Amino acid sequence: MKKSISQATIDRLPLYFRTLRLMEETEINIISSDELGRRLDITPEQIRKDLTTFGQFGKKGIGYDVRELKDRISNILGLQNHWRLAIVGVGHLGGALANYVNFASLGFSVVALLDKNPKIVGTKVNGITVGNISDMKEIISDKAVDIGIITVPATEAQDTADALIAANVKGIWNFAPIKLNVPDNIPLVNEDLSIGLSALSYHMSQN
Amino acid sequence: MKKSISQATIDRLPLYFRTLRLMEETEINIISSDELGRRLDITPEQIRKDLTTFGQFGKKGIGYDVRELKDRISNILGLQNHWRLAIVGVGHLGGALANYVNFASLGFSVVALLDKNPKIVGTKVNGITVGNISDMKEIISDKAVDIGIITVPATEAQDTADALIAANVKGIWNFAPIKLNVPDNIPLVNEDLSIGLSALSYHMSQN
DNA sequence: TAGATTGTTAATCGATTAACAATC
DNA sequence: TAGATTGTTAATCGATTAACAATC
Repeated sequence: MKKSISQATIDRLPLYFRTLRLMEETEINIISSDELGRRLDITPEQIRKDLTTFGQFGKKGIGYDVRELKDRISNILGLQNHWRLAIVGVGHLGGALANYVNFASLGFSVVALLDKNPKIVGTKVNGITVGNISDMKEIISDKAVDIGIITVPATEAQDTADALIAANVKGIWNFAPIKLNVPDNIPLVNEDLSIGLSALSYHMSQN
Repeated sequence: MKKSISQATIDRLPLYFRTLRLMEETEINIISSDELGRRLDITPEQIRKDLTTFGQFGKKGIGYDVRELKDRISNILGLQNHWRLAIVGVGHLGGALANYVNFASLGFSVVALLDKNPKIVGTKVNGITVGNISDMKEIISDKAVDIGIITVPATEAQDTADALIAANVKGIWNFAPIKLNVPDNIPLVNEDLSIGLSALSYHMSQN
């Protein structure tokens, strides 16, 4: 069995990717773990350790080729798959995500929007017509959706997850503040905004 | 020196809080670490360990009083401070956060919105008139803002953070995908959506 | 009392940091 | 060559899990 890679490492890769892309734009060609670490407040040892989990990308005495490393990380993260997203729940947050420009620059595209509210179904958000949740299976299939984004109220989140899985999405990004039960083979990432805000409150209270 | 409490523990407290509040609503009065763990997919040992970091809240052989534990966690997280929030950058995401109902239920209130775009300044979002960023210092002071939420583009995020700190906010919640430099005494929480989505892409690619 | 469940210490596991040989 | 910097092994640190005495 292949040794599993820590979530901490995986979560740092997007930071490396982001920084490398910025460097590429400013025409920096070579970067050392030291300089990359300085920019991100991560130790160079940590960066080298993270990278060698996936291979040997650097040159001793020189550093890393910015473009090459960026492309390698992009591939490790699977960004070259150009995953297709469906947003379920076109409220304020869902609508904001439908307009979120950074997705495209990471290779994701929002291809479907779904809601159950008849006042929202049929309207256009960022050029996409909102479909009815009751037509989910057909829409997910027609639009070849890979990832379902859940931005419905917590009370409806589990049903939404079940429906998305029945419609054959390959992964779920959940913004509802509730623990979802999904099969082991469906990757699930929770984006619970109340955790970050509560942690901030905690640290502010310590001062 | 007091032994510092791990971020992992702090990040689990909001989950406990959320679940306890749900239980309180359904009139469950007593909960064991076993049952709480079952609902959240966290081991009961982990929960007991987390809680005893802050005190002894349970009764041996019985469990925890739901309401009492909920209130204790609320206090540990500092939610009783009823922090006042200002959102800087009223684009899609900032606007969505201005309308985010879950803040209120955690004791936070959005009291100010700021933007630099003259087309947005002066408009009302969720009943709050958007102020001009150039008046930040005065607005933050007048509205007694505690927390600055950064939803401006990455290129403007550091300047925004500097201005918020100069205006005496006590903490920063940053949604811009960039590493911010802030003084040690200003708690900063980053909410980088591209990390979660990239991690999801990674796990989907492994299948 | 017997059964249940906490609080806490000890053991394990995993992640980060330090050190350094290899080498460009 | 000398200086710089990677890749990797060893040491340390910290978090989770296991075990169990205390006690309701």
